[in-house]
Amino acid sequence: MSSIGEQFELYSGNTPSRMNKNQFDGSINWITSGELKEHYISDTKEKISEEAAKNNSLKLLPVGTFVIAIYGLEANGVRGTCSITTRESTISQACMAFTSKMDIQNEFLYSWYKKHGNIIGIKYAQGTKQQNLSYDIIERFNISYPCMEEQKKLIRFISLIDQRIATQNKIIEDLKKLKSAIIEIEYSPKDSYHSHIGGAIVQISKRNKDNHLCNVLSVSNRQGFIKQSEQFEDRNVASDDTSNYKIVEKNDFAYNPARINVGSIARLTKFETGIVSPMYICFRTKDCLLPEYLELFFESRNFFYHIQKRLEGSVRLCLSYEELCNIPIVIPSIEKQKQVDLHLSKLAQKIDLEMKILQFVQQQKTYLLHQMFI
DNA sequence: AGAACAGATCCCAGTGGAGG
DNA sequence: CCTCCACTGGGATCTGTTCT
Repeated sequence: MSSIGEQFELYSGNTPSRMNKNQFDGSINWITSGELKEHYISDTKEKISEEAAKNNSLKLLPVGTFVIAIYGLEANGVRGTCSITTRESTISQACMAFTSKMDIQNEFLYSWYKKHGNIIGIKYAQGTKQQNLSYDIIERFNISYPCMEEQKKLIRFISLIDQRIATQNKIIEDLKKLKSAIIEIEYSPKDSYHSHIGGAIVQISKRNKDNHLCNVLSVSNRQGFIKQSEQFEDRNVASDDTSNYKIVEKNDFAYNPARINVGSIARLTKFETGIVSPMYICFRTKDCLLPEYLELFFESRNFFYHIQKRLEGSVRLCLSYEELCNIPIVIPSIEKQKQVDLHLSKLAQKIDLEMKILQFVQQQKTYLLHQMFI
């Protein structure tokens, strides 16, 4: 165990006067505390001139310097934030930079601070309103650390997990690209099977006459059909009398004609039945068209192109049922539709699975940080 | 200087009434 | 029964002010 002051050179920066505008007209990185969000920081929002650095005796910190935020630590998003530089930089007075003098690597300190920074901000920062840390406070902290060899292993291990997380993100991104590419191919206009949506769907407007259903649903742009009670928690937006609400069943579609966008036509899958506000346009497919197949069509660029064309020029972005019916669609045989759906739903399942793996790896990293640093 | 704070404004997902 | 239109509460975001 050793103290921070013994192990590290501490340094806090400065802000060149903004009265002199050309001090901020330069190419030297100048880090403010708000930019310390990611593990590594390479570029800064503001840059200063060489003259400004000289006038304010701002040190140019080398690559690999560990920097933390020391002002305004009463805020959740500021407390515990830190980064490591990947380019030479100067810093403002709201930042504190650490340079190793002896036995502790900056990357090791980074992981140590990731674990303890939050508590340090709460327990040790001073000030009545704005909670700040200072040189005197920071230099007295004790840090437990293993030998250099072991530090390197720990750092290597954590960076492997970070790489794994980055790879996982890439896998998910690629699978999503693949899915939309397949949709583009399957749903692009073809000379054969020329048909219109109107020929394969029927509008439904059965009402909740005697108020016997109470599963009030909304159609959200992002999440599709959702329970209204969950969306608005303690607020009841539905009218007291829902007898005019439309009844929808599983596999029915609904959309708000005034809020048309890609993904805003939803298919009911989570519930067997429910009711929606009378302003929604609801419809279901005829036997010749699979609901799953139509749902994927609504994700295609081809469909997007058609609604854009219909919305062009009008002040209100409104898609009536008639206009929807006029949109051309390729409708192959039911067998072929089933194939397309099977293919794409397998892919969707795969994406779900990869997302779960990502979550798991992230949890693993949090857990390890907690276990490894004293 | 820059964070918190406060107020203004926009956006979203709705309501309800008028009128065709 | 459908469309249009004015309106709404709450959250997100933008903008200007206050505070340390």
